[in-house]
Amino acid sequence: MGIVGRLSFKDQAFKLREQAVLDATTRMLASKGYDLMTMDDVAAEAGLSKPSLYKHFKSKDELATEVMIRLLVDAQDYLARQDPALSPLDRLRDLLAWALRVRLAGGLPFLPSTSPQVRSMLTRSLRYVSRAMQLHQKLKGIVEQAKQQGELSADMPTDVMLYSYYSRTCDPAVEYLRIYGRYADEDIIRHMLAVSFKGLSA
Amino acid sequence: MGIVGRLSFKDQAFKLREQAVLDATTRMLASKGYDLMTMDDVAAEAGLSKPSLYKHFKSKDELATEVMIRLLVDAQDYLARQDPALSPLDRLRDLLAWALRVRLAGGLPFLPSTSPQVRSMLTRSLRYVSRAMQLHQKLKGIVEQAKQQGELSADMPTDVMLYSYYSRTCDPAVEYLRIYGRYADEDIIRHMLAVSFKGLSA
DNA sequence: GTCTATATGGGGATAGAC
DNA sequence: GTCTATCCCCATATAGAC
Repeated sequence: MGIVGRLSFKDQAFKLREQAVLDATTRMLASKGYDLMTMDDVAAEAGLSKPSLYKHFKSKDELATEVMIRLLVDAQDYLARQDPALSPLDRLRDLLAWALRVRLAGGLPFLPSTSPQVRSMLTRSLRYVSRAMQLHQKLKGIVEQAKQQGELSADMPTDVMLYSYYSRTCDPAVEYLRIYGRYADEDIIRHMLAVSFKGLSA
Repeated sequence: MGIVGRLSFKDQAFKLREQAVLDATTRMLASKGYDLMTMDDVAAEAGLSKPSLYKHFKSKDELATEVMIRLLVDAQDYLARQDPALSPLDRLRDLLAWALRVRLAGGLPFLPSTSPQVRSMLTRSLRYVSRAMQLHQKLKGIVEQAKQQGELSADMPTDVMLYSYYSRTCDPAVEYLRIYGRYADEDIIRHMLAVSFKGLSA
Protein backbone atom coordinates (compact mmCIF):
# COMPACT_ATOMS: atom_id res chain seq x y z
CA MET A 1 0.00 0.00 0.00
CA GLY A 2 1.38 3.38 -1.01
CA ILE A 3 1.57 6.40 1.24
CA VAL A 4 -1.31 7.94 -0.66
CA GLY A 5 -3.64 5.36 0.84
CA ARG A 6 -3.20 6.89 4.28
CA LEU A 7 -4.16 10.39 3.24
CA SER A 8 -7.59 11.91 3.39
CA PHE A 9 -9.59 12.08 0.18
CA LYS A 10 -8.87 15.76 -0.02
CA ASP A 11 -5.14 15.24 0.26
CA GLN A 12 -5.30 12.45 -2.28
CA ALA A 13 -7.03 14.77 -4.70
CA PHE A 14 -4.35 17.36 -3.99
CA LYS A 15 -1.59 14.90 -4.75
CA LEU A 16 -3.28 13.74 -7.91
CA ARG A 17 -3.65 17.30 -9.05
CA GLU A 18 0.01 17.86 -8.39
CA GLN A 19 0.88 14.94 -10.65
CA ALA A 20 -1.42 16.37 -13.33
CA VAL A 21 0.45 19.66 -13.07
CA LEU A 22 3.79 17.88 -13.43
CA ASP A 23 2.46 16.03 -16.48
CA ALA A 24 1.26 19.26 -18.04
CA THR A 25 4.60 20.92 -17.31
CA THR A 26 6.43 18.03 -18.90
CA ARG A 27 4.41 18.44 -22.09
CA MET A 28 4.96 22.19 -22.15
CA LEU A 29 8.69 21.88 -21.50
CA ALA A 30 8.98 19.31 -24.25
CA SER A 31 7.13 21.44 -26.78
CA LYS A 32 8.23 24.99 -25.94
CA GLY A 33 11.27 24.68 -23.74
CA TYR A 34 11.80 26.36 -20.39
CA ASP A 35 12.07 29.95 -21.48
CA LEU A 36 9.02 30.02 -23.70
CA MET A 37 6.89 28.06 -21.29
CA THR A 38 4.74 30.43 -19.21
CA MET A 39 2.95 29.70 -15.98
CA ASP A 40 -0.26 30.62 -17.79
CA ASP A 41 0.49 27.85 -20.30
CA VAL A 42 0.94 25.33 -17.53
CA ALA A 43 -2.16 26.43 -15.65
CA ALA A 44 -4.30 26.24 -18.79
CA GLU A 45 -2.85 22.86 -19.79
CA ALA A 46 -3.40 21.44 -16.32
CA GLY A 47 -6.85 22.96 -15.98
CA LEU A 48 -6.40 25.22 -12.98
CA SER A 49 -5.68 28.86 -12.36
CA LYS A 50 -2.31 30.41 -11.99
CA PRO A 51 -2.65 31.29 -8.27
CA SER A 52 -3.66 27.68 -7.56
CA LEU A 53 -0.57 26.60 -9.42
CA TYR A 54 1.50 28.75 -7.10
CA LYS A 55 -0.08 27.01 -4.10
CA HIS A 56 1.53 23.80 -5.31
CA PHE A 57 4.85 25.16 -6.56
CA LYS A 58 6.21 28.40 -5.31
CA SER A 59 8.06 29.37 -8.47
CA LYS A 60 8.56 28.45 -12.10
CA ASP A 61 12.04 27.23 -11.25
CA GLU A 62 10.78 24.91 -8.57
CA LEU A 63 8.11 23.51 -10.85
CA ALA A 64 10.56 22.72 -13.62
CA THR A 65 13.03 21.29 -11.14
CA GLU A 66 10.39 18.93 -9.73
CA VAL A 67 9.65 17.71 -13.23
CA MET A 68 13.30 16.93 -13.82
CA ILE A 69 13.61 15.18 -10.45
CA ARG A 70 10.63 12.99 -11.25
CA LEU A 71 12.27 12.06 -14.52
CA LEU A 72 15.48 11.05 -12.76
CA VAL A 73 13.46 8.92 -10.35
CA ASP A 74 11.74 7.25 -13.30
CA ALA A 75 15.13 6.45 -14.78
CA GLN A 76 16.33 4.98 -11.50
CA ASP A 77 13.17 2.87 -11.27
CA TYR A 78 13.64 1.64 -14.81
CA LEU A 79 17.22 0.65 -14.07
CA ALA A 80 16.18 -1.19 -10.93
CA ARG A 81 13.63 -3.23 -12.87
CA GLN A 82 15.82 -4.21 -15.78
CA ASP A 83 16.17 -7.90 -16.58
CA PRO A 84 19.11 -9.07 -14.41
CA ALA A 85 20.19 -11.38 -17.22
CA LEU A 86 21.23 -8.42 -19.37
CA SER A 87 24.92 -7.80 -19.85
CA PRO A 88 26.25 -4.39 -18.71
CA LEU A 89 26.39 -3.10 -22.27
CA ASP A 90 22.87 -4.32 -22.97
CA ARG A 91 21.65 -2.53 -19.89
CA LEU A 92 23.10 0.71 -21.20
CA ARG A 93 21.55 0.11 -24.60
CA ASP A 94 18.21 -0.70 -23.07
CA LEU A 95 18.18 2.35 -20.82
CA LEU A 96 19.07 4.67 -23.68
CA ALA A 97 16.30 3.13 -25.77
CA TRP A 98 13.90 3.76 -22.90
CA ALA A 99 15.01 7.39 -22.58
CA LEU A 100 14.60 7.98 -26.29
CA ARG A 101 11.20 6.31 -26.28
CA VAL A 102 10.07 8.57 -23.46
CA ARG A 103 11.23 11.58 -25.39
CA LEU A 104 9.61 10.52 -28.64
CA ALA A 105 6.34 9.99 -26.76
CA GLY A 106 6.31 13.68 -25.85
CA GLY A 107 8.44 13.51 -22.75
CA LEU A 108 11.70 15.20 -21.91
CA PRO A 109 15.32 14.27 -22.51
CA PHE A 110 16.69 13.32 -19.16
CA LEU A 111 19.73 15.48 -19.57
CA PRO A 112 17.75 18.72 -19.63
CA SER A 113 19.27 21.06 -22.17
CA THR A 114 22.33 23.13 -22.83
CA SER A 115 20.63 26.31 -21.63
CA PRO A 116 22.92 27.88 -19.03
CA GLN A 117 19.84 29.16 -17.25
CA VAL A 118 18.28 25.73 -16.82
CA ARG A 119 21.55 24.16 -15.83
CA SER A 120 22.24 26.70 -13.11
CA MET A 121 18.67 26.33 -11.89
CA LEU A 122 19.10 22.59 -11.52
CA THR A 123 22.53 22.70 -9.95
CA ARG A 124 21.10 24.98 -7.26
CA SER A 125 18.65 22.27 -6.28
CA LEU A 126 20.22 19.95 -3.75
CA ARG A 127 17.56 17.30 -4.30
CA TYR A 128 18.15 17.32 -8.04
CA VAL A 129 21.92 17.21 -7.76
CA SER A 130 21.75 14.41 -5.22
CA ARG A 131 19.49 12.30 -7.45
CA ALA A 132 21.66 12.99 -10.46
CA MET A 133 24.74 11.90 -8.56
CA GLN A 134 23.06 8.67 -7.47
CA LEU A 135 22.17 7.85 -11.04
CA HIS A 136 25.62 8.85 -12.22
CA GLN A 137 27.32 6.54 -9.75
CA LYS A 138 25.03 3.68 -10.69
CA LEU A 139 25.78 4.13 -14.39
CA LYS A 140 29.45 4.53 -13.68
CA GLY A 141 29.38 1.11 -12.07
CA ILE A 142 27.71 -0.41 -15.09
CA VAL A 143 30.20 1.18 -17.47
CA GLU A 144 33.08 -0.17 -15.40
CA GLN A 145 31.56 -3.64 -15.44
CA ALA A 146 31.22 -3.41 -19.20
CA LYS A 147 34.86 -2.43 -19.47
CA GLN A 148 35.97 -5.36 -17.35
CA GLN A 149 34.00 -7.73 -19.51
CA GLY A 150 35.52 -6.23 -22.66
CA GLU A 151 32.21 -4.88 -23.94
CA LEU A 152 33.50 -1.35 -23.73
CA SER A 153 36.99 -0.25 -24.63
CA ALA A 154 39.29 0.16 -21.64
CA ASP A 155 41.17 2.89 -23.52
CA MET A 156 38.45 5.51 -23.35
CA PRO A 157 38.02 7.26 -19.97
CA THR A 158 34.85 6.32 -18.14
CA ASP A 159 33.67 9.90 -17.75
CA VAL A 160 34.02 10.57 -21.45
CA MET A 161 31.77 7.60 -22.09
CA LEU A 162 29.23 8.66 -19.50
CA TYR A 163 28.92 12.27 -20.60
CA SER A 164 28.61 11.18 -24.20
CA TYR A 165 26.00 8.66 -23.17
CA TYR A 166 23.95 11.31 -21.37
CA SER A 167 24.21 13.59 -24.37
CA ARG A 168 22.53 11.00 -26.56
CA THR A 169 19.36 11.30 -24.53
CA CYS A 170 19.02 14.91 -25.64
CA ASP A 171 20.57 14.55 -29.06
CA PRO A 172 18.88 16.94 -31.52
CA ALA A 173 19.42 14.35 -34.25
CA VAL A 174 16.31 12.65 -32.89
CA GLU A 175 14.14 15.57 -33.86
CA TYR A 176 15.80 16.03 -37.21
CA LEU A 177 15.23 12.38 -38.02
CA ARG A 178 11.58 12.70 -37.12
CA ILE A 179 10.90 15.99 -38.86
CA TYR A 180 13.08 15.81 -41.96
CA GLY A 181 13.89 12.12 -42.15
CA ARG A 182 10.28 11.05 -41.50
CA TYR A 183 11.44 7.93 -39.72
CA ALA A 184 9.16 5.93 -37.45
CA ASP A 185 9.97 6.14 -33.76
CA GLU A 186 11.44 2.66 -33.48
CA ASP A 187 13.65 3.25 -36.51
CA ILE A 188 14.93 6.43 -34.91
CA ILE A 189 15.78 4.51 -31.77
CA ARG A 190 17.52 1.78 -33.72
CA HIS A 191 19.61 4.27 -35.65
CA MET A 192 20.45 6.31 -32.58
CA LEU A 193 21.66 3.21 -30.79
CA ALA A 194 23.75 2.22 -33.78
CA VAL A 195 25.37 5.64 -34.05
CA SER A 196 25.93 5.88 -30.32
CA PHE A 197 27.60 2.54 -29.82
CA LYS A 198 29.14 1.76 -33.19
CA GLY A 199 29.92 5.29 -34.32
CA LEU A 200 29.87 6.76 -37.80
CA SER A 201 32.87 4.95 -39.26
CA ALA A 202 32.65 1.66 -41.09
CA MET B 1 40.43 43.75 -53.45
CA GLY B 2 37.45 43.37 -51.14
CA ILE B 3 34.26 45.31 -51.45
CA VAL B 4 35.16 47.21 -48.32
CA GLY B 5 37.96 48.92 -50.19
CA ARG B 6 35.48 50.79 -52.34
CA LEU B 7 33.55 52.27 -49.45
CA SER B 8 34.10 55.62 -47.85
CA PHE B 9 35.98 55.76 -44.58
CA LYS B 10 32.73 56.36 -42.79
CA ASP B 11 31.10 53.29 -44.32
CA GLN B 12 34.17 51.23 -43.56
CA ALA B 13 33.96 52.26 -39.94
CA PHE B 14 30.29 51.35 -39.99
CA LYS B 15 31.03 47.89 -41.35
CA LEU B 16 33.78 47.34 -38.84
CA ARG B 17 31.47 48.31 -36.04
CA GLU B 18 28.93 45.86 -37.36
CA GLN B 19 31.49 43.08 -37.19
CA ALA B 20 32.33 44.10 -33.62
CA VAL B 21 28.65 43.84 -32.77
CA LEU B 22 28.47 40.38 -34.31
CA ASP B 23 31.54 39.33 -32.33
CA ALA B 24 30.00 40.63 -29.12
CA THR B 25 26.74 38.86 -29.88
CA THR B 26 28.59 35.61 -30.50
CA ARG B 27 30.24 35.84 -27.11
CA MET B 28 26.96 36.64 -25.38
CA LEU B 29 25.09 33.84 -27.14
CA ALA B 30 27.81 31.39 -26.22
CA SER B 31 27.78 32.37 -22.57
CA LYS B 32 24.13 33.11 -21.83
CA GLY B 33 22.14 31.62 -24.67
CA TYR B 34 19.57 33.39 -26.79
CA ASP B 35 16.85 33.87 -24.21
CA LEU B 36 19.01 35.25 -21.47
CA MET B 37 20.99 37.48 -23.77
CA THR B 38 19.59 41.02 -23.72
CA MET B 39 20.15 43.79 -26.20
CA ASP B 40 21.60 45.80 -23.33
CA ASP B 41 24.18 43.05 -22.84
CA VAL B 42 25.16 43.19 -26.47
CA ALA B 43 25.32 46.97 -26.56
CA ALA B 44 27.51 47.09 -23.47
CA GLU B 45 29.77 44.31 -24.72
CA ALA B 46 30.17 45.95 -28.12
CA GLY B 47 30.64 49.41 -26.64
CA LEU B 48 27.71 51.29 -28.13
CA SER B 49 24.24 52.26 -27.04
CA LYS B 50 21.12 50.25 -27.58
CA PRO B 51 19.52 52.64 -30.08
CA SER B 52 22.71 52.56 -32.15
CA LEU B 53 22.54 48.81 -32.05
CA TYR B 54 19.06 48.98 -33.51
CA LYS B 55 20.38 51.16 -36.35
CA HIS B 56 22.48 48.20 -37.41
CA PHE B 57 20.05 45.35 -36.70
CA LYS B 58 16.38 45.94 -36.56
CA SER B 59 15.57 43.22 -34.04
CA LYS B 60 17.12 40.76 -31.65
CA ASP B 61 16.05 37.94 -33.95
CA GLU B 62 17.78 39.48 -36.93
CA LEU B 63 20.95 40.05 -34.95
CA ALA B 64 21.13 36.45 -33.77
CA THR B 65 20.30 35.18 -37.23
CA GLU B 66 23.13 37.21 -38.77
CA VAL B 67 25.53 35.69 -36.26
CA MET B 68 24.44 32.20 -37.24
CA ILE B 69 24.70 32.98 -40.95
CA ARG B 70 28.23 34.26 -40.51
CA LEU B 71 29.10 31.03 -38.72
CA LEU B 72 27.76 28.96 -41.62
CA VAL B 73 29.80 31.05 -44.04
CA ASP B 74 32.89 30.44 -41.93
CA ALA B 75 32.24 26.70 -42.09
CA GLN B 76 31.84 26.85 -45.86
CA ASP B 77 35.08 28.78 -46.14
CA TYR B 78 36.87 26.27 -43.98
CA LEU B 79 35.62 23.41 -46.12
CA ALA B 80 36.70 25.16 -49.27
CA ARG B 81 40.22 25.59 -47.93
CA GLN B 82 40.74 22.07 -46.64
CA ASP B 83 43.77 20.17 -47.88
CA PRO B 84 42.59 18.46 -51.08
CA ALA B 85 44.70 15.45 -50.24
CA LEU B 86 42.42 14.54 -47.33
CA SER B 87 40.15 11.54 -47.71
CA PRO B 88 36.40 12.18 -47.40
CA LEU B 89 36.31 10.77 -43.88
CA ASP B 90 39.31 12.84 -42.86
CA ARG B 91 37.61 15.94 -44.19
CA LEU B 92 34.62 15.22 -41.93
CA ARG B 93 36.90 14.62 -38.97
CA ASP B 94 38.84 17.78 -39.66
CA LEU B 95 35.72 19.93 -40.01
CA LEU B 96 34.24 18.60 -36.79
CA ALA B 97 37.51 19.29 -35.01
CA TRP B 98 37.39 22.84 -36.34
CA ALA B 99 33.80 23.32 -35.17
CA LEU B 100 34.64 22.04 -31.70
CA ARG B 101 37.73 24.22 -31.55
CA VAL B 102 35.66 27.27 -32.44
CA ARG B 103 33.19 26.41 -29.72
CA LEU B 104 35.85 25.78 -27.09
CA ALA B 105 37.40 29.14 -27.94
CA GLY B 106 34.19 30.85 -26.88
CA GLY B 107 32.29 30.60 -30.13
CA LEU B 108 29.01 28.94 -30.96
CA PRO B 109 28.08 25.42 -31.97
CA PHE B 110 27.14 25.62 -35.60
CA LEU B 111 23.98 23.70 -35.08
CA PRO B 112 22.43 26.36 -32.88
CA SER B 113 20.48 24.74 -30.09
CA THR B 114 17.46 22.65 -29.45
CA SER B 115 15.41 25.65 -28.38
CA PRO B 116 12.18 25.60 -30.42
CA GLN B 117 12.25 29.38 -30.37
CA VAL B 118 15.67 29.70 -31.92
CA ARG B 119 14.96 27.01 -34.47
CA SER B 120 11.77 28.65 -35.69
CA MET B 121 13.54 31.99 -35.82
CA LEU B 122 16.24 30.56 -38.06
CA THR B 123 13.92 28.60 -40.32
CA ARG B 124 12.04 31.82 -40.98
CA SER B 125 15.19 33.37 -42.39
CA LEU B 126 15.49 32.57 -46.07
CA ARG B 127 19.16 33.52 -46.13
CA TYR B 128 19.94 31.24 -43.22
CA VAL B 129 18.02 28.29 -44.62
CA SER B 130 19.60 28.72 -48.01
CA ARG B 131 23.11 28.75 -46.54
CA ALA B 132 22.33 25.76 -44.37
CA MET B 133 21.06 23.83 -47.37
CA GLN B 134 24.21 24.64 -49.35
CA LEU B 135 26.39 23.33 -46.56
CA HIS B 136 24.15 20.32 -46.09
CA GLN B 137 24.42 19.37 -49.77
CA LYS B 138 28.15 19.80 -49.69
CA LEU B 139 28.51 17.54 -46.66
CA LYS B 140 26.09 15.04 -48.12
CA GLY B 141 28.39 14.74 -51.10
CA ILE B 142 31.37 14.12 -48.86
CA VAL B 143 29.51 11.45 -46.87
CA GLU B 144 28.52 9.70 -50.09
CA GLN B 145 32.11 9.75 -51.28
CA ALA B 146 33.20 8.26 -47.98
CA LYS B 147 30.61 5.52 -48.35
CA GLN B 148 31.78 4.68 -51.85
CA GLN B 149 35.35 4.43 -50.63
CA GLY B 150 34.27 2.17 -47.79
CA GLU B 151 35.28 4.68 -45.10
CA LEU B 152 31.69 4.91 -43.92
CA SER B 153 29.28 2.03 -43.67
CA ALA B 154 26.88 1.77 -46.62
CA ASP B 155 24.28 0.26 -44.29
CA MET B 156 23.51 3.41 -42.35
CA PRO B 157 21.35 6.00 -44.14
CA THR B 158 23.18 9.15 -45.17
CA ASP B 159 20.76 11.49 -43.41
CA VAL B 160 21.15 9.60 -40.13
CA MET B 161 24.89 10.12 -40.39
CA LEU B 162 24.58 13.78 -41.27
CA TYR B 163 22.14 14.71 -38.51
CA SER B 164 24.25 12.84 -35.98
CA TYR B 165 27.31 14.60 -37.30
CA TYR B 166 25.70 18.03 -36.90
CA SER B 167 24.62 17.12 -33.40
CA ARG B 168 28.20 16.53 -32.36
CA THR B 169 29.00 20.18 -32.95
CA CYS B 170 26.59 21.13 -30.16
CA ASP B 171 27.10 18.08 -27.98
CA PRO B 172 26.76 19.06 -24.31
CA ALA B 173 29.37 16.41 -23.47
CA VAL B 174 31.94 19.03 -24.52
CA GLU B 175 30.98 21.28 -21.66
CA TYR B 176 30.75 18.47 -19.15
CA LEU B 177 34.22 17.31 -20.12
CA ARG B 178 35.58 20.79 -19.62
CA ILE B 179 33.78 21.59 -16.40
CA TYR B 180 33.71 18.27 -14.57
CA GLY B 181 36.32 16.28 -16.47
CA ARG B 182 38.83 19.17 -16.46
CA TYR B 183 40.26 18.03 -19.77
CA ALA B 184 42.36 20.30 -21.94
CA ASP B 185 40.70 21.52 -25.12
CA GLU B 186 42.67 19.30 -27.45
CA ASP B 187 41.93 16.24 -25.33
CA ILE B 188 38.25 17.06 -25.47
CA ILE B 189 38.44 17.27 -29.26
CA ARG B 190 40.32 14.00 -29.47
CA HIS B 191 37.80 12.21 -27.29
CA MET B 192 34.82 13.71 -29.07
CA LEU B 193 36.18 12.56 -32.41
CA ALA B 194 36.76 9.07 -31.05
CA VAL B 195 33.26 8.79 -29.63
CA SER B 196 31.68 10.25 -32.76
CA PHE B 197 33.38 8.03 -35.28
CA LYS B 198 34.20 4.87 -33.35
CA GLY B 199 31.28 4.87 -30.92
CA LEU B 200 31.16 3.72 -27.33
CA SER B 201 31.51 -0.02 -27.90
CA ALA B 202 34.80 -1.84 -27.94
C1' DG C 1 24.44 58.00 -36.31
C1' DT C 2 24.88 58.50 -31.65
C1' DC C 3 23.08 59.35 -27.37
C1' DT C 4 19.31 60.05 -23.00
C1' DA C 5 15.00 59.09 -21.88
C1' DT C 6 10.74 56.66 -22.49
C1' DA C 7 6.84 53.85 -24.33
C1' DT C 8 4.93 49.18 -24.55
C1' DG C 9 3.94 44.58 -23.50
C1' DG C 10 4.46 40.25 -21.52
C1' DG C 11 4.97 37.18 -17.80
C1' DG C 12 6.24 35.94 -12.88
C1' DA C 13 4.16 36.48 -8.73
C1' DT C 14 0.41 37.99 -5.32
C1' DA C 15 -3.90 40.40 -2.85
C1' DG C 16 -8.05 39.55 -1.42
C1' DA C 17 -12.77 37.70 -2.03
C1' DC C 18 -15.17 33.30 -1.53
C1' DG D 1 -7.47 26.07 -1.82
C1' DT D 2 -9.51 28.12 -5.60
C1' DC D 3 -10.62 31.87 -8.26
C1' DT D 4 -10.62 37.19 -10.53
C1' DA D 5 -8.09 40.96 -10.86
C1' DT D 6 -3.86 43.22 -10.27
C1' DC D 7 1.04 44.49 -9.28
C1' DC D 8 5.49 45.24 -11.08
C1' DC D 9 9.71 44.31 -13.03
C1' DC D 10 12.33 43.80 -17.04
C1' DA D 11 13.48 43.59 -21.85
C1' DT D 12 12.34 44.87 -26.62
C1' DA D 13 11.96 48.63 -29.25
C1' DT D 14 11.55 53.76 -30.31
C1' DA D 15 11.15 59.14 -29.90
C1' DG D 16 13.54 63.06 -30.17
C1' DA D 17 17.58 66.02 -29.12
C1' DC D 18 22.29 66.81 -30.80
